[in-house]
Amino acid sequence: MSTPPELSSTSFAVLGLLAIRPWGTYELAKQLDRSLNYFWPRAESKVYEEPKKLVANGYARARRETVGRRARTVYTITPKGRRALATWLALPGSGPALEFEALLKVFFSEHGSRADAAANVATIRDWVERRNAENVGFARSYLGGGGPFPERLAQIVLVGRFLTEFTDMVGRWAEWADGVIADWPDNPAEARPDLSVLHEIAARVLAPTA
Amino acid sequence: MSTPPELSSTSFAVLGLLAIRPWGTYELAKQLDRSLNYFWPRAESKVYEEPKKLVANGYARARRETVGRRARTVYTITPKGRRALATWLALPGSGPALEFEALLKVFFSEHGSRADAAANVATIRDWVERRNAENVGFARSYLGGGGPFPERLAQIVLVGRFLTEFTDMVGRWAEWADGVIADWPDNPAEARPDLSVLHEIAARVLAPTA
DNA sequence: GTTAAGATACTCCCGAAGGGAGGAACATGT
DNA sequence: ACATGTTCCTCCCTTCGGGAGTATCTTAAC
Repeated sequence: MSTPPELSSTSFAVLGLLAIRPWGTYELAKQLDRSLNYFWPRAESKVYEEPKKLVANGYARARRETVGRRARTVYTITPKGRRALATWLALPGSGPALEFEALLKVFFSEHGSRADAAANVATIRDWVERRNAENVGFARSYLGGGGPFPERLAQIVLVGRFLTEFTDMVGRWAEWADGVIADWPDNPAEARPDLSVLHEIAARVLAPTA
Repeated sequence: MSTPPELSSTSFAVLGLLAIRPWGTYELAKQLDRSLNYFWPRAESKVYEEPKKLVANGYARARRETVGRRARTVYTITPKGRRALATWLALPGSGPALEFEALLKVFFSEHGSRADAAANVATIRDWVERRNAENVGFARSYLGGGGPFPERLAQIVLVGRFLTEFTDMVGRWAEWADGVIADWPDNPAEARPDLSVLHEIAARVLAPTA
């Protein structure tokens, strides 16, 4: 009681899934990988630790089942867990954080060849195509009635739109960057900047600071 | 020699800065925070460790200076370091990874109130405004000749455009989401999904898989 | 001239997270 | 009968985040 147990956002991500229905840990790990992974990526090993913390805090109960001689643990949310989830949902979440190694390489491309820079942009375009195919697959399976948790569709659509918009934006950028780099000299260190981009951004009128 | 020392992408991010000019560790930490932080965020404590690894691998040299009685270490890249950087730049980087707690809360908003969901979107809109002001400030200072490393402007513009496009996309999404959530009933669990979003995505024609 | 605030220049530490290896039981297809 | 794949985890090692702590130097205010 002296120091509060302090659950992480990852704990609440798992708790959010438990609020939908009870899950076995393995199922939970798969589901995390299929959905939350796109905007809250976590390692599989963590997913096996989190429910234990939830139980320790009284937010979930563990039920031990057996399939033949193999044990499995199914977790169920408690009323206290639902209250904790609601409390967490009412607190403001932090803004988007990006981690983008290919862009890091573009940033330092003056120390490599033009071909290296172009190859990194091509890698990004590949990523866009793969991700886009996944997005389209998701949308089609939901429209076909095949998606899990159709009762959650309003929330899923909100997040899904964010993710597709992100994919599209990366695609548009990569296409533009492709053209820009194609016009670079062989040595990217001698490339001339496209100042029109800066002018466009600089010309924006900012909202008065509150 | 048996096991290669294996430098991380963060090591190369620091090495990339050293390829521009020599830096003191404190300067390095500040610079990381001002630039790379937007697409390769790392804790300050790491920034103090990385240059030591670079020196251990012969990619940089450390020079000890004193300002009065206070010591500081200035790091300089070596020719071997430049070669290593070029090798790393030629390898494909990984695609964008997102971490977005506020979106996580929107995803689970059925377990809270509509006001909670709206508040999270408002938080996101605040983030967009703050980030946009930073973007505009950057562009203006570069156009005014005040930005650091004008010789790197071609690369900076490429990355800068990505970051502003990302900010804009988040802003457009948040505005849309704001309207959607405003139409929800008090209990988000009873909200009807906007199926037109799914139809639009599902209707896309996919490029044939290579 | 004194003093307080702020910038510089780090080190240390702990807990969270990443990520791969390993292993046992069950399910399937051939 | 055998092999492959899926379920269902545990263990461990390393990296990372992030705050606390320490000390020195600079600047501007009083």
